[in-house]
Amino acid sequence: MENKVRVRFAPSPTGPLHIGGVRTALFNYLFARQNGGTMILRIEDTDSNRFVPGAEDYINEALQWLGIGIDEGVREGGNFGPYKQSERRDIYRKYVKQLLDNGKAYIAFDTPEELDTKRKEVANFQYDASTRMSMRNSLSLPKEEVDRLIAAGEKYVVRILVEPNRDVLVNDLIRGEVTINSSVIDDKVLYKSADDLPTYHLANIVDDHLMEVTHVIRGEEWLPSAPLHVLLYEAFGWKDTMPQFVHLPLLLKPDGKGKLSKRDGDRLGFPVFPLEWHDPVTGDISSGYRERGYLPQAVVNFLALLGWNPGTDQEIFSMEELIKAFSFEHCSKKGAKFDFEKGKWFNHEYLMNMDDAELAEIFKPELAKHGIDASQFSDDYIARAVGMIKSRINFVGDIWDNAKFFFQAPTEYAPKDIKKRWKEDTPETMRLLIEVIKGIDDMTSANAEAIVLGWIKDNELHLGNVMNAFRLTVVGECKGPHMFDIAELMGKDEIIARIERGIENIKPIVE
RNA sequence: GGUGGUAUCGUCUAGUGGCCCAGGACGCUGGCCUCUCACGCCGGAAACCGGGGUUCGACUCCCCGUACCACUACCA
Repeated sequence: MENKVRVRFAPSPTGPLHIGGVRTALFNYLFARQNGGTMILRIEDTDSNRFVPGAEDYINEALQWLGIGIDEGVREGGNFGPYKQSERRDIYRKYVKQLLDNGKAYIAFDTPEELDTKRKEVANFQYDASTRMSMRNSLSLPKEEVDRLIAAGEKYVVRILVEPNRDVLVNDLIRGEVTINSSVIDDKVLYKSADDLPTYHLANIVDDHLMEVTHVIRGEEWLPSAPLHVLLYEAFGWKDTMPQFVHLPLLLKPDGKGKLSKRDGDRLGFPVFPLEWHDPVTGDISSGYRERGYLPQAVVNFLALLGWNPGTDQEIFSMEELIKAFSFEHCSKKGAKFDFEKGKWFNHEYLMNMDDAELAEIFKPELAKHGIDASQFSDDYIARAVGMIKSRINFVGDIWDNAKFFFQAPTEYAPKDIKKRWKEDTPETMRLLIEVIKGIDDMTSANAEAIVLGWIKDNELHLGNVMNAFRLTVVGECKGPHMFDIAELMGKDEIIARIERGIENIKPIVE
């Protein structure tokens, strides 16, 4: 099909995929799916110095966890491969030669050291039309000298030849037209001598062209180099098939200024990576959303609303709904400060709306972590237990703290609650309560409640004191679900046993 | 320093000249519900960066200023 949407997410395997990168991937994915297009995952490993083992696997695993599907890529294959730039050397060489032959680029012999000193000597030094003739390159040097240097094995780079004083127009789908004068664009290195690979700029344009990418959706940090990319499309004669540009606003630090970085997560106590990452070099461990107990749907939903809005009051979106509702018109131009509190709320919402049985399955490993053999309890028991506490948690990891009493009798009782609810005469009341409960045949919540509350009323006891003392013996503290729902689930024998233990172990606190 | 981008409650944002003495959500907060903690429900505080224009009328358009962000590598 002609004009079929093709987008790519093109991360560098230089470490764990950053949450901002995840957002970029997500928007690419949403746009692709919405238009029945293709989502490409291209690995941009043209910086051999920064390559990190494991990073590529991490990217794949993270996207998979989040449900961001890839149609073409290193793993998925496709008709436009290879999808890893380090495997495309020959392709890039061919196109660099084309540029050189057309006079759109030239070779330069200046070493990194020479450039460094130049930058120190000259304020605002820029390798461009105004300076290139004073540098060592194929434009400034006689041809014989150039040939001699090459023959002598001198290292050189290829630079784009930027014509000065021309307005370069970039059309961006969320920012409109951006114009930049070519005089402020430098003769960027297209091909590096250091590792015999192209730079991002060249590889990016060649690959997007060859892979027939229709929309380049990337972070705002690329906006300044977009004009250079336009110039490159022109130099290759590909202007008419140039993709649409879309520069997404950045994810910023929650406090202070600047874009969200790895350090912010450590500093503020929240993950900036989707998955936990073990750095192979330093051995450092960075926390991930998955390991923190986030649901992938919640992370996706939260990220989608950072920099995009539906134009309505709806906030909870499934992936399918996002695909339907997404649009660049409703993308913000402004960087979004990362609000971890809102992220927690999203997770809370998803947890609360999750099916009890499904949540129970996620919770089972947590039980094991705390030394509980889940097989002692029926699936139904665990499901009903988590169902009762899910409205009061934000993370899967919070379930244990709130639900442990369902799986083990309390060994400690909250002093604050003892002080308030456990008086000298409480043990006697509890003994009477045991007798009342023993007499109940049907422990169904409503029935048991009617009987116990009736007994409290008939004997003119204090409802709050009795119920909270009761709760203290069963739960260990004065919080949690409805008492008679707990009683129904745990059963008469267990409840009575716990009250007895409470009578035995809880001593009034007097000051 | 240069270039580009951006500018509405603390935060994410709605708003595309009159519907806005600015709406929603998170967070904060008062109350209700209630055996407790949550959930839920009802309420509250909280914003159009500043200055000039344009216009009958500007949060919305233009200019200037300011602030913030990004880029300014043989990194992506």
